[in-house]
Amino acid sequence: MRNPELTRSIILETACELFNTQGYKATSISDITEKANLTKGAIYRHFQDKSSLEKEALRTMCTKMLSDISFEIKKAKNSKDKLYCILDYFKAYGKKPPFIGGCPLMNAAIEADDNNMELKQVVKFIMQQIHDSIGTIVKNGIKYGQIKKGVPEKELSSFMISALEGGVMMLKIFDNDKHLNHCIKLLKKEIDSILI
Amino acid sequence: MRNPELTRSIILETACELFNTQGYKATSISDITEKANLTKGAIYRHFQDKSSLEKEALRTMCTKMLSDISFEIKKAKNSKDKLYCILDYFKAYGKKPPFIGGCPLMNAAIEADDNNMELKQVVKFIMQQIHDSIGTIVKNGIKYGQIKKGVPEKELSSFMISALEGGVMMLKIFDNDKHLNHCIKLLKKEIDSILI
DNA sequence: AAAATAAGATACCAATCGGTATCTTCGTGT
DNA sequence: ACACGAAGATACCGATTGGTATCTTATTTT
Repeated sequence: MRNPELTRSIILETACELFNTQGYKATSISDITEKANLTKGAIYRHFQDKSSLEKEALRTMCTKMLSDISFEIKKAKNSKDKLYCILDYFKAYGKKPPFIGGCPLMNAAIEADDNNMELKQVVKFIMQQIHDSIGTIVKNGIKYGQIKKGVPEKELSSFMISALEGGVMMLKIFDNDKHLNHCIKLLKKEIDSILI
Repeated sequence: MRNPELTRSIILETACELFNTQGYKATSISDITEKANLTKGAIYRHFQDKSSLEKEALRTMCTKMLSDISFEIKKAKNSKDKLYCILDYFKAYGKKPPFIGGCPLMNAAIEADDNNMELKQVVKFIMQQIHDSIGTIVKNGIKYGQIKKGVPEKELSSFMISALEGGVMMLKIFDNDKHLNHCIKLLKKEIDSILI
C-alpha cells in the first residue's frame, strides 16, 4: 500500500490547492495534513520545511500553467492565433478555471512581495519568462510579415499580462466574469489593430 | 498627554501600513502594538476585535484613495482630462506611491477572496463605486459631445481598472515601473481613440 | 527468515496567536 | 482637594503555530 512518490505528490497537490485558495501564510501544516489524510511525519519526511513546500507548490502550479499555454501556442499557426491562445487561457478562469483560487502567479505576487522574498523571486522568474514569450511571438510575427513593423512588443506584452491578471482579480472580487471578458474583448481589438 | 482620538488614529494608521505591506492575516496585533508603541489594552479599547480593525483600516485607505482621485477629477474640465487623472493617480505608484505596499484594494481582494468574506464585501463595494464613476465620466463625455457615441462605457471601465491594477502588480513583482508605464501609455492611446 | 532501512504516525516542544481580566494612572467635574 | 470614570498598561488565558524526536510498521536486502 505504501507509495512514497504518490504520498509526496498528494502532499504537493493538496498544498497547491490550499495555498492558492487560502494563501501561503494562512495555510497551516495541519490544514494540509487534515485535507490530505496524512500526518506531519509524512510532510516533514518529504519536504524540508514549510517554506520549501511553498516554493515547490508555486513552481508546480506555474510550470503547469506555462506548459498548458505553450502547448496551445505551439498548435497555433500564426501570430494572431498564438496571441489569442493566451487570451483564451485566461478566459477559461471564468468557466472552468485552470486553478481554483485564481492565478497562482498573481496570488503569490501580492502575498509575497514585502514579506516572503524567496517566493517573490520565483514569481519574478516565471513572470519574466511569460513576458519574454509574448515578446517573442510579436517579434516573430513582425519577422514573418504577420504583424506591422515597429510594434513595441514589450509594451504589448506588459499590457496583455496586466490586463489579464487584473481581469482575473475582478473576476474574484465580483464572482462574475464580465469584467474579464471585457478585457479580453478589448485586448483582441488591440491585437487585431497591429496585424497586417 | 493623553489623547484618545489621537491614539485611535495612530492605531488605525499603523494598522493600515502593516496590513497593506504584510497582509491582514500575517499582521498580528503584537506587530501593531510594537510599531505604534502601544499595548493591547489600547487597541482593544478602541476596536472590538481584529476583524473590525481590518475592515476599518481597509475602508480608511479606500476612502482616502477615492477622495484623492475624485479631487483631481473635479478639477479636470473635459472627459479626456478626467480619464487621464485616473491614469496619473496610478502612475504615481511608480515614483511616490499613495500607499506603501501597493493598491489596498487589490491587496485585500487577493487575500480576502476565499477566506475573509467581510473584507471581500468591503472590496466589492468600493470597486463597484470606482467602476461606476469611470462609466459615468464616459457617459457624460458622450452626452456633451466629447466622446464618440456608442462607446461601451462599462467595457472601457473594466479594462482601465484591470490594466492599472495589473500594472501595479507588475510594479511590485519587478520593483520597476516600466510595465505599469506601458499600460498607461496604451490606455492613453485607447482613450484618445474614443475622443471626438 | 532475519536484519536493516525507509515511510509515516504519534507525542511533544517553545513561541506566538487573538482575546480577556485586572490593575494603574491620567484628566475632569464637583 | 477629592472622587470618579475613562485610557491604557500588564498579566494571563487556551488554542494553534512550525518544527522535532521518537516510535511503529511496511518494505527491501541479505
